[in-house]
Amino acid sequence: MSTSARAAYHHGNLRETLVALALAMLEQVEPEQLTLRGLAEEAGVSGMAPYRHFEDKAALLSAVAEAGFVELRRRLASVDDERKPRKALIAFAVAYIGFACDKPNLYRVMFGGAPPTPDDRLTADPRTVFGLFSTRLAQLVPPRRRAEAFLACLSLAHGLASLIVNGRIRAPADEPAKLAKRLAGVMLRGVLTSAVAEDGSPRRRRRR
Amino acid sequence: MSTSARAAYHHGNLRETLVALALAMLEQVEPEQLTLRGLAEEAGVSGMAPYRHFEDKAALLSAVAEAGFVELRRRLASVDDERKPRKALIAFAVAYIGFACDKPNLYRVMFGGAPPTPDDRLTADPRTVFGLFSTRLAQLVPPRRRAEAFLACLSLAHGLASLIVNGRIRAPADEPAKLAKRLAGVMLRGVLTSAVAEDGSPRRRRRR
DNA sequence: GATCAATGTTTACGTTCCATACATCACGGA
DNA sequence: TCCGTGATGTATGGAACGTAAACATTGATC
Repeated sequence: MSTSARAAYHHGNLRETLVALALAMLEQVEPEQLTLRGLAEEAGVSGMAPYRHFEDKAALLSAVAEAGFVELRRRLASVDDERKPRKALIAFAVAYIGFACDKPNLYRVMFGGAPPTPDDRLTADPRTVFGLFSTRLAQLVPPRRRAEAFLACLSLAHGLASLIVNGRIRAPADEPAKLAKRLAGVMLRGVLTSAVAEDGSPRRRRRR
Repeated sequence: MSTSARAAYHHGNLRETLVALALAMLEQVEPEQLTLRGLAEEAGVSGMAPYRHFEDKAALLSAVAEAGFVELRRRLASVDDERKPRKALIAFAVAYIGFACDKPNLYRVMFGGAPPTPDDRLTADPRTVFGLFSTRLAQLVPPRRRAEAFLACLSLAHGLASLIVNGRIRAPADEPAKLAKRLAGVMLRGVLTSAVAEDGSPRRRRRR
């Protein structure tokens, strides 16, 4: 109905359209009730058409997840302008939880199911979402502690997001940002104290 | 084929059998490919029989999840014998991650999907899994900080478990327990430092 | 022994994923 | 100019699944 499509038998670029439609639909429906047929119909195309572009449903969801990671990374990058790494990390946490709360269904697609490729796990590769994160952490934490600090922050962020998104804890009503900020603060104190104590027992407490 | 069943038209207690079968199957298959029909067949019963005991598939999964929480609580309770709360909390973390690693599919059933009842969220109620947790935390953390400490620990534990269970991080090869212990240590340092510093900035670091 | 509620069966329908065979278009070389 | 070739979308249909409705079977109770 638009510029290039005369009596378009061929859709143009169905692949991108399907991913975009899926992203749009996830604003309102849960991942489970996202169907290939539904997407195809929405795109004004036959029910089997998507299979020209995606091996199966999982492949489409995988592409959707990838788009989600791009968006998430964009959000994190946009708050990476703080000079102090500690503030940047807290801003990351707020943005991360904000993303999950804004797009809970997309977040579930991103972290549910099997990973896109078996060995494509989360890493500290700076090009990835978590690389941003990791780079900032490296400015605060000595090398020996980086791996554990990375995992701890990652787990906290994902855990909180996941609990909220899956309705396991009451969404903090008005302010998930406030909650993210407080928990990130607690975590960072742990990470930094760990860096200071440098090893083993955290700091001789009391007695016994 | 056993004692009470002659030519059993009636199964006996199909409900429990179905839950037990689901638990057993989850040792090997993923939650998505768990079907009511499959369970019914496995129980030697017609495909519609489960509907006498469960409203729908979600209801059965909900019962399975409940059984999972009972088991998880049992595991946590069994390591609650440390005198020192700090050690108990670390033991909880290890047991928690151990459970998730032992039964990844069950863990996903427990925390995936929608919560059993809309307002049956995770709480610090001592009868629940997380109540054990919460009770120990209360021995270390002043009242004003308890809610945030609880959420922080919960998020960390669930986040780590979830990342491992969903294949997002390389299962720490041989020793998830070691990882759990280290991350729990980091978290507790944060929580305790928070309790000590009592507010705001953690502890003047270095400079700048 | 007859009645009844609980439990399991049968049949059937709609939805979904997907395999296969076919139609239509875009484009480049003879 | 015309045709072949590959990319893309369509049509048809099967299999698995969830679930609704009507029916059969059983054991307990009066």
